[in-house]
Amino acid sequence: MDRDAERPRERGPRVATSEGLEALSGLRGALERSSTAERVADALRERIIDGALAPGARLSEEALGQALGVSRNTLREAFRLLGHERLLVHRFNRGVFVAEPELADVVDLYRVRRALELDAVRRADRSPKGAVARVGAAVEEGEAAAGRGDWWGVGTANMRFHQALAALADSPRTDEVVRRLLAELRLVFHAMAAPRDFHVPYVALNRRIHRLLEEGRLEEAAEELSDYFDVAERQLVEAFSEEPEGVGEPDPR
Amino acid sequence: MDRDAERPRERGPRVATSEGLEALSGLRGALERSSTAERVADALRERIIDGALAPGARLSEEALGQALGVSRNTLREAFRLLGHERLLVHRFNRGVFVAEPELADVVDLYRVRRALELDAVRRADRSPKGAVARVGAAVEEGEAAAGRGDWWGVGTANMRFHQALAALADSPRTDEVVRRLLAELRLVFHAMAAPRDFHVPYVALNRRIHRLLEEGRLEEAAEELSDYFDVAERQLVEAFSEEPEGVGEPDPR
DNA sequence: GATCGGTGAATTGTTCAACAATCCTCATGA
DNA sequence: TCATGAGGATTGTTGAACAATTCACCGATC
Repeated sequence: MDRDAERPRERGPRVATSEGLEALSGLRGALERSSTAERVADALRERIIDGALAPGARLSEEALGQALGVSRNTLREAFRLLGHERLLVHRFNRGVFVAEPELADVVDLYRVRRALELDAVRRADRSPKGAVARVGAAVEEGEAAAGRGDWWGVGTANMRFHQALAALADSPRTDEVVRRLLAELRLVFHAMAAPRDFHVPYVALNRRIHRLLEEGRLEEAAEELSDYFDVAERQLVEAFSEEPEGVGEPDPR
Repeated sequence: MDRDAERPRERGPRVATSEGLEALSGLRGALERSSTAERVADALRERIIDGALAPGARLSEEALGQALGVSRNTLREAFRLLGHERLLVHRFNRGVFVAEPELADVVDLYRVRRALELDAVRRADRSPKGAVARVGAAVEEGEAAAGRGDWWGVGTANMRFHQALAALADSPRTDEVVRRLLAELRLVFHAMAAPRDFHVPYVALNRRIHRLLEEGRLEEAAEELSDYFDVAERQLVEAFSEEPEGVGEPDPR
């Protein structure tokens, strides 16, 4: 075989990059054409996260492919994308299903989040500029949503809050891992009874943590966050224990 | 407390599950036939990790597919799999390449590892039985490899050591994340000059950490590990900085 | 009546061939 | 030297096909 594979040619054509052009680099993401598989994955992710596709539901390749107007092969690529995010589980020869987090998953989710987010908060003094401000923005978003009684919006803002906390670590990999954990957590919320009462109380807590961050009292912020996790996890575990879960899942056949 | 393990709906046939059957559940993984894509991914992963496929190498769909005797579609599935592990990078309309970690990746890698592994060590008192022993096994494996001058084996044992440390957290997600980080780190080693001198000194350090773990002196173990990270990271960063290897690395667009 | 076993439809796993879209190389011309 | 196309090579995506597997249904048996 080709052991010694060809490396991409170095020293490519070096275009005259005036510094002004650098400003455009931000647009790159927008211009970047995405593959159909990715767009399909985006669409499905949305449906899963907002609950249109319930946990445990099976996603038929043929039916979905026809509905979305893509081929089975492309759809499979999208499935794999979401499988990696743990939103779908792929069972060999059996198909893909929307993931059904169980109690053990909830506990595990919080274990990893605790490690990563606490570490991020503790090193917030070395965070890039604007990172703490973004935490504040998420707090305000949550307060606004709570003000107009939009509890789903509160949940979304809450996610953004924690994503912003993770971003304090200034680490792309931390960002990615936490994003995945939070998406999974959304799935957990669908399995519990009263998401309204779950999200809302944390608005005030978020505000407190942000204030501590702004004042540079990182250790206190970390402790506050740790308590936060304790409470939230316990609440989720309770909700999961009493909940008989998955009642009346009609299998469409 | 044992929820439905894998079947979404199971109402009717309740087999008399004697407790003895539970013991078999461990075998399930072994029986599970893997898809061709997964096997292809395994083969490629091996070649990447042991260096047969150098960082930056481009993997042609047609050529590789023919060489491995699988269709392009299946090969693409395997590419996706390895892309998620960050061993391959997929550039739209351009193909897949073996990842080329840069300095920033090294730093990021260590940042996440530090957070997760330190957290795991600190909660080692709540680890499942045998977890600390597995750390010890990795230490001995490293010592044996060092004894016979097998520095690549030392590197492998080192990976296993850190994987075992992460396992102290008793968290499947931590395991998975760390496994991915370590695989990526292997790639980094290929880009540096003298891996021999890099791995060997840590054998003694691993032994010290394991001893502290056994004695339950977790905080000291964590501190030792933290120093470990400091040294290793600095060494890697240096190796990356002086290394002329990456010169003329054209920024991928 | 419940369990076991087989039959057949439905679904997934995998391959193949084809075409469109895109990128890369290279020759050409100013 | 630099820009410009044209052509070839490679990837993105589709649709169809077939093998392999699962699942639901239906008797046969005790």
